[in-house]
Amino acid sequence: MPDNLAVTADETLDPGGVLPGPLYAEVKKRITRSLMEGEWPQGAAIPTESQFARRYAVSVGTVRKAIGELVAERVLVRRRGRGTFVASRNRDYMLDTYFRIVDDAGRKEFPETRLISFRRGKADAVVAQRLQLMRGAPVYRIENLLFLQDQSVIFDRMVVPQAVFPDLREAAFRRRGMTIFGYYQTRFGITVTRVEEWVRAVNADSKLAAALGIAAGEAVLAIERVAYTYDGTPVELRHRRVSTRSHAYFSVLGMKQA
Amino acid sequence: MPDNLAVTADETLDPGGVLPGPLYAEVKKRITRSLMEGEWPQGAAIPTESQFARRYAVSVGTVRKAIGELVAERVLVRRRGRGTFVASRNRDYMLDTYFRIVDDAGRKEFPETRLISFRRGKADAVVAQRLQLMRGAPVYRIENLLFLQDQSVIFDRMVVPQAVFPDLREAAFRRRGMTIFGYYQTRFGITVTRVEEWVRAVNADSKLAAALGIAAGEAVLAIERVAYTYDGTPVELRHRRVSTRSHAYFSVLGMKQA
DNA sequence: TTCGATTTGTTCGTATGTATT
DNA sequence: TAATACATACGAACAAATCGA
Repeated sequence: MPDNLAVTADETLDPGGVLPGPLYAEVKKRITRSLMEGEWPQGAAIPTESQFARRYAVSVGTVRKAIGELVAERVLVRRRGRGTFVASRNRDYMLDTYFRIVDDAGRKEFPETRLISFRRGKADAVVAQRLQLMRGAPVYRIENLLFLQDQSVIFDRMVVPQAVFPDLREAAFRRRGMTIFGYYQTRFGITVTRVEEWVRAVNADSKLAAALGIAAGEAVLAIERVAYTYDGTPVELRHRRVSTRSHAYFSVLGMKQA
Repeated sequence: MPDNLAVTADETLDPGGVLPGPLYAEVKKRITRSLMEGEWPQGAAIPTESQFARRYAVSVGTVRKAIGELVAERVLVRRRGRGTFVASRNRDYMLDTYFRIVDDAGRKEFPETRLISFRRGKADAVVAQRLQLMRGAPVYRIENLLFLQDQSVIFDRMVVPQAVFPDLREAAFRRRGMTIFGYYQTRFGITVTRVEEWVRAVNADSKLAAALGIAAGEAVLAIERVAYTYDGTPVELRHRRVSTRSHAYFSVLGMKQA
């Protein structure tokens, strides 16, 4: 292993220097920075704890504390006897983390997507505010219809900045063969780490009703959702409409388990 | 300090004996059990880490790991230089943890409650299933109207088992002067630790529309929510209707912070 | 199949720092 | 100031899982 290469630049942490916080926090920051710079790809092993300890000239326990927090944040995954890995944002993970629509029995299922429209546009006032852009900034506007159990349940209108996703193409987007967030990651190096959702109820207009196979005026969920990357930059705005005839938005509050 | 009293019964953990898991997990279980048995009241300090270490005959590090998990689960709170305390389920905590309705600016506010009705009843099929009761089991049915900024926004229909809350009285309930979950805690020793919510959209009927000051047929959120105690027993079922004319159900997915 | 090397997981003990009383 | 209590950091030893020779 080319461990020597990693230390050509001296990354030793100087305990004499003044640090803004504890040592392990600094180690965590450095590992995070390497993660964002793509030093290790998704799913790959990062250096061992003792390698990090040598690299930063700290004890293994300090490295463990730093890595432990990143594991708690689900950025890394530890496997005893094998190593520590960059958490792979796979389908199941995405479904688990960023998708809250379940059927009436509580089952969650991966939705099928049908692209309805894909075009360029400019940010209006609302979009600009939500995505922290200037009004009129170039964006892509994408409409998707999502199916669960061969039934159209969700209608999505997405807006993403062209600056964040340069040269996004309809054809490539259409046959991405993975989740949209996964595509952001592999094609643009954009990792979504956080999503905020505002859920409201609205009456379906006739166009939406037709798309979802319900009656006009029927109540549907209106979810406005903003996705952020690791450093807090908003990268996607999504207006989502959900028929809750046989599905629901499911959420757990408080402790995850006993 | 009567530390000697705490060791009259030998709680030493035998490292030679076979444990189902790591030592710190056993320590965590014992602390949790003491917590549930009310050995230390809400807000009170629990023994220091070194006292626990002596009590269970383990190292301080092992105690720290056990307590650390309980802190992560927000059961305990650590204060440097002072001690570790039983998390007090106060108003702010409850608002933070179990209330997801915000106004359109994203502000969260403590709701005012108006009791609409309070009566005894029996569990129907749905209630029995959700609360894991026998059909016909005695329950209390309570209706509440909740106000935000002097505006009626939420209509609640609650169902709780009489077996869990024996001799619950309308008058006492009405002038509880605290959150409902807080009342469960102080009056019945029932700590809610987890809530599951199913959010759907429905059209308001005329009675609900009148209560919330909206038009009949207008879309509102329909939240079905079950509250569980530490050991997973369901203790409350709540059917909630929310007007989203100027409010929303807000939720964050993924990482909490960078 | 066995064995050894590697890596994380657990536990211990100690020392020092920082906040509170 | 002194004592107390949690926070951080270090180092060491062994356990358990994994993988490849």
